[in-house]
Amino acid sequence: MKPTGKLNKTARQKLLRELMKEEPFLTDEDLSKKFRVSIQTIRLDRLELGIPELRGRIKNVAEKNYKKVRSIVGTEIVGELIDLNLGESGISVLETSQDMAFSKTSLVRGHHIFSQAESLAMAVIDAEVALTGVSNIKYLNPVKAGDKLVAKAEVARVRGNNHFVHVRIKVDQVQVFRGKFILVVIEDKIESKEE
Amino acid sequence: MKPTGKLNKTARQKLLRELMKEEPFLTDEDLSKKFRVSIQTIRLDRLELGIPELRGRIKNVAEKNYKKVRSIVGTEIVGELIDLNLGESGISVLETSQDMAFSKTSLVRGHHIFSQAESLAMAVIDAEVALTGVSNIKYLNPVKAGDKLVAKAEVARVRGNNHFVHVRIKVDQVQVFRGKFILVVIEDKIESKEE
DNA sequence: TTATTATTAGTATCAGGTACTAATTTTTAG
DNA sequence: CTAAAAATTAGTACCTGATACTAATAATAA
Repeated sequence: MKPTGKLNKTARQKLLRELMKEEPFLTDEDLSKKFRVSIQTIRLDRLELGIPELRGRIKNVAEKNYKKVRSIVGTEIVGELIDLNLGESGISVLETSQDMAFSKTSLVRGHHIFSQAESLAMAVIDAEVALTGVSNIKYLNPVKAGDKLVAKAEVARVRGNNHFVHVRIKVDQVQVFRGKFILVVIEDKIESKEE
Repeated sequence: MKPTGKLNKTARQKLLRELMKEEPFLTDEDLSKKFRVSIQTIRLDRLELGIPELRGRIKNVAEKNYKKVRSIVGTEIVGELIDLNLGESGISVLETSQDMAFSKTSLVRGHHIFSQAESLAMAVIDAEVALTGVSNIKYLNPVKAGDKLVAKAEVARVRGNNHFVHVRIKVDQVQVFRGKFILVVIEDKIESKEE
């Protein structure tokens, strides 16, 4: 429930600013009802606080997350691939941010680090399709939100469909992660040979 | 570059439909220029194809990804926690989708499975803050996009700050993953004891 | 050539605003 | 208590990107 009594300008604007972050989809009319002031007041407030109009806010959310979702979930590789010798080695870089971390400690959640490592390992092996079979990993040091993770992968050995890849991740020359992956290359369907 | 010659209705509408998925931020005016037809034609097309207006499209993108980003990156646990005995065991469920998978094969990328397992392991141990130290994992069977992953975690042993947690993930009673995690509980700062 | 289909034109209306002017109310100071 | 300042409200014109609708014109098929 919203406060029933009217707020003064300062308090209202403070609340408004916060509200806009949590619920950016409210019209000026909604807001004017919520704060029990006129629409004009809301508009003055937004003007003073530099808060864009509803449509602008929606668009911001849309554009921001449009990219974000694509870069988190849609991508073939977590982080940015900056060097690649197919079948041999590769390097990727991942800029960590606060939302990859525990809010309490600002320490980056392990699975983000793992994801960078595994996806780099996959990228390095010279195969159309692969799956991870086994991996053996160790987090050596905590990673803080904001740290730049540099991952280096090396193909250690290939035996049949199994590719053994080692990945080391460093932050400022300090190793924070090491992992050994056994990647299994999937055979092309041997079913038939149409066309 | 867009096709220079005018298209017929069928072709134009087909392209329009595709374009709206890739670039949902175009106004009718933009589209009318792109297709070299009048605005009215574009509007008729949208009407026939059931494509909402620009603002609706932006809002869709915004709302969809708003939730998505929150559920991917902002969450403490990957998947949905459905049972928890703190310090003993826990169960989580993760509905996989196409965008967690390789587009070629529709096989879910390993790191999503890992993330579910690791975050469940973290949730299970009875500690304020923890980090993964070591893990040893094996993907036993490929997971297809759409599969529902059921993860069960059990605390196997506790030794000092080290918690040994085993996680098994199944799809329809078939095990697809197993992992052993050693989680390290972080001590509260022993620095001082201010109020 | 005449239907039929597709395209274009034009008007009224809407939501959710901006930008601006002006009046009214509330608060603060002297 | 009262004048000045600050805050709030009112009102108008205008904007964008539409919907909804009517009607005219162009292109294509029978």
